[in-house]
Parts: sequence; structure tokens; C-alpha cells
Amino acid sequence: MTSLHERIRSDIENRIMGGDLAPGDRLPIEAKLMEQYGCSRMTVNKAISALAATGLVERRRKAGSFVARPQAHAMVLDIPDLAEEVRGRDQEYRFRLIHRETAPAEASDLQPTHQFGIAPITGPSLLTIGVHMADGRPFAYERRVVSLTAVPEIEDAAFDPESPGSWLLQHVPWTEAETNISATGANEREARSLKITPGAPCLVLARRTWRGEEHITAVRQLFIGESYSLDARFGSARK
Amino acid sequence: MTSLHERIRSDIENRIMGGDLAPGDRLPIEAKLMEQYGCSRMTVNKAISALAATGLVERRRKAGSFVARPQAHAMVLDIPDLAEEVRGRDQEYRFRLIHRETAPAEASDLQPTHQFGIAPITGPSLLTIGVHMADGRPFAYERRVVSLTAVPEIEDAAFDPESPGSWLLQHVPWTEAETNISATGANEREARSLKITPGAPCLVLARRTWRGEEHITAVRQLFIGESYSLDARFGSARK
DNA sequence: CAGTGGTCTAGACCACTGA
DNA sequence: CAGTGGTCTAGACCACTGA
Repeated sequence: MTSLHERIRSDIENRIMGGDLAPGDRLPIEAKLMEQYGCSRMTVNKAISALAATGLVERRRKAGSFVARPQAHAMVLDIPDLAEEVRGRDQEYRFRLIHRETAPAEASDLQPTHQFGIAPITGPSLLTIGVHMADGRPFAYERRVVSLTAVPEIEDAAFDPESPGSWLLQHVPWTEAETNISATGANEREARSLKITPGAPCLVLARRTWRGEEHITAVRQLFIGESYSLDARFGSARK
Repeated sequence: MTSLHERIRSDIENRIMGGDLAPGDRLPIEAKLMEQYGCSRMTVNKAISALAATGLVERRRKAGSFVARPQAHAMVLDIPDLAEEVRGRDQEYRFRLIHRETAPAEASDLQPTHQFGIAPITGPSLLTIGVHMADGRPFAYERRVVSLTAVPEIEDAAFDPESPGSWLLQHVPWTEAETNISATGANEREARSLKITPGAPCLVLARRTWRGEEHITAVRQLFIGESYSLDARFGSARK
């Protein structure tokens, strides 16, 4: 049994999706909907507010509620956990550690995401470089810096076959994250580790995570082009 | 003056972000919050429900409300309008049309997003190929198929200097969209149009949009690597 | 089986803003 | 200045689920 506000919400959503209500059209006012569904105003308000929260409807005082003109803005991006994704394809996942170093991390060389216009990790930190592998084949090159101020206990962790990312997710959940997505050619070192040609196109994910105000980690992952991609969605789930 | 439910919401959010409430911790029950804030249950419910909707809090009956363990899943991806973005940098935007063709669009060659495991556009369609330019320099190569069944009036539109994407956004807003992001090397034709070397790394956005059940357009945009990137976010806005 | 959240009511006063 | 949404109250009954 779905709730009444959920039913009102999906009724209106269907009318929009079906083309019955076009972008720019005005929705019935709350009083009208109360009458139609025989319910209180809080209930219709909850239904339409939910539609407004997802961007499908725009509410304006005095004027009414309108079907919004969707923009390409604010799609929902799915960034799956690499180990999970590989295992979901019935392949064997492994992280191979190439380099590990404790450093003050002031050299910008250690900062895998300096393209962000935000402060780098300061203070002592752990640098890890490694390769994500599926069925023994490398598919992503990862360079990561972890703040030892925020996560001192990571110094005792081993990162093979588990990745530092998985370890962090288990031990130090973050509350905020920023990801930058771009494309670049693999440099010589990356190409060697990934067994591809230098300059071969790769997808780059550069991510920083925080716990409150405290910076946890910055990571740059290089995926072999065309063997990896990301998906983003707007609107109701499509089969 | 912010509303009370908004204040309760941000109070709790700050306690989570500040580390006062850690992931897995239990929030005060609604009755407790009603008492603390001297308000009705609907108000605290609205505040905590909002936190639950953004994924920061998880609610369980009988057990209570808990600070969630954030996953890398479901970040919000910002896909800006190209023309707007270029003009925002005080550059001149222009779309240069290279090719235009009306076709039955059954050849998979016309389907710029065949990597999606979903049905291609069927029936008559318009194919456009062009280049997005900033200050006279090309930065993105675009191949697009528009359904003439869904948008017959597009046959009369001109696409230079306005892009078919802008035209569509003005005339036929969509309700659902799917975007796939990958990296690839430019082929010869693309490289020539973008004035780059064949094989140079590029970021690829392949997008399909629908209006309800009806397929509107499929587009594949190739951005010159490192000169373009996308951003995604999770958590509260960071300055 | 008792504690917790899910939902809903029937009001109320107010803030904004477009006609 | 009147119509619309924004917010809030003080209740109520219920569904779920963990102790």
C-alpha cells in the first residue's frame, strides 16, 4: 500500500511524463487537489514539494506551480565501487600496490588533484600508487594521498589485494566529496603499468573527500579509454 | 528569516559535518527534538526527512534515525549548457554546422550512442554534425540524431550559430535523460574538425533524452581532452 | 510488544508577488 | 490587494521491526 501523497505525486509525474502536462503548464492549485483527492492540504503540499525537490516542478507564490523546463544540469552520477563492479561481472578483483611512501606532501607532485581550485592536503600524509586489476588485467591506475592527521591508523594497513579506497570506505566514511572528470593521454609510467601505449586516451577521475572540514584523501584514477565509462541520469529510472 | 525546519535540519547537518555525530550514530528521536526546539512533530519530521532524502541520514522504524555511511554512489553531476558556459567565460560562442541530413536513421552509423543497451531512434530522423566553438576555436565535435516523429518542426530550423541542442531545449524540453561518459581518441574526421592530432585523447558525452516514453534525441559530443572537464559533488556545497 | 517513524487531518497565520 | 504557496500546530492512528 503506497501512501496518498506518494500516489498524488506519481499521478502528476505520469501526467507530465505522458505529455498531458507540458513544461510551462500550470498545475492545479493545492486547494483544487485537496478537493480532487479528498485530503488535507499538508498531503498535497508534500506531494508537490517532492516534485519540486527533484526539479520536475517549479513553485511560485501567488502564481502557482508549473511544470519545469528540465535542464541538463544536476544529473545523478553513479560512481560505483571498483571492486564491487568487477566482482559483479564475475571477474576477480585485485589491487596491486606499486609504490607507498610517507611524506609531508607539500610538493605539488604529491597532489593528484591540483586542478581543483582548493587547498591541497597539508601536513603529513601517505602516498600510494597502484593498479586496479580485473582477472589479472590492469584497467585503472591510481595515485592517492591520504592525510595522516585525519587518518593516522592507515599507516598500519596493507594494500594488496585490497585498495586504499576500500580500506578508507570501511574505516573513515566521508561526508563530502568532489569529483572532476576529464580525459587525457597516459604518460609513460602510467602506460607501462596499464600495459597500453603512451598517449593512449584515458578517462580521469580526480576526487577529494572530506569529513566535515577535515580533508581525508585526494585521489586520481586513470581508466583505460573505451574499456570504462560512467553513467548519469535525470528523471525516473529507465529499464 | 529561515524557517524552523530548515534550522533544525542545518543544526543536525552541522553536527554531522563537524564530527559531533559520526556515521552510525543515532540521532535524537523525534519526541526529543520536539522538546528541544519546542515545536510540533511535523516540523522535526520534515527536517529529518529532508536529511534522509539527501542520503545523509537513514531512518529505521522502531530503531531510530542514524547518520548514514556515505558511498561514492549518486553524486550530483553538473552538465552545463555549452553556449552559456562559454559566454560565462566572456568568450564568443558559435556552433558551426558541418553536415545535415534527413534519413530513416536505421543504420547504426547514425546512432551516436549505440553503446547504450537501449533501443535506437526509429523512424525518420534528422542527423546533424557540427562543431562548438569558443572565440573562433573549436572545442567540441557533435553528432546528433533527432527524431522527426517527435519533433517534426525541427526540419525548418537553422543551426548556425545556434546549436541543435539549444534549439531543442527551447522548443521541446525533455523529461528524462541518460548520459554516458567515456574517453576515446579522436578519429581523422573529428581531429580535422577540432584541429587536433588523430588519436588525441577526448572526453565523450553520449546523451539520450526522452519526453515521457518518446525518444527525442541522441547526441555524442567529443571534447578536446584536458581543455574540458566535468564536476560532480556529494554533500553540502563547498566554497 | 513497545518504541519509533510514516502518514494524515483540519485548521491557522503569514510572506511573497503578480495582476 | 488578493491569490498562492510556506510554514506550523496539536493532535491521531497505524505499520513496522528490533529488543
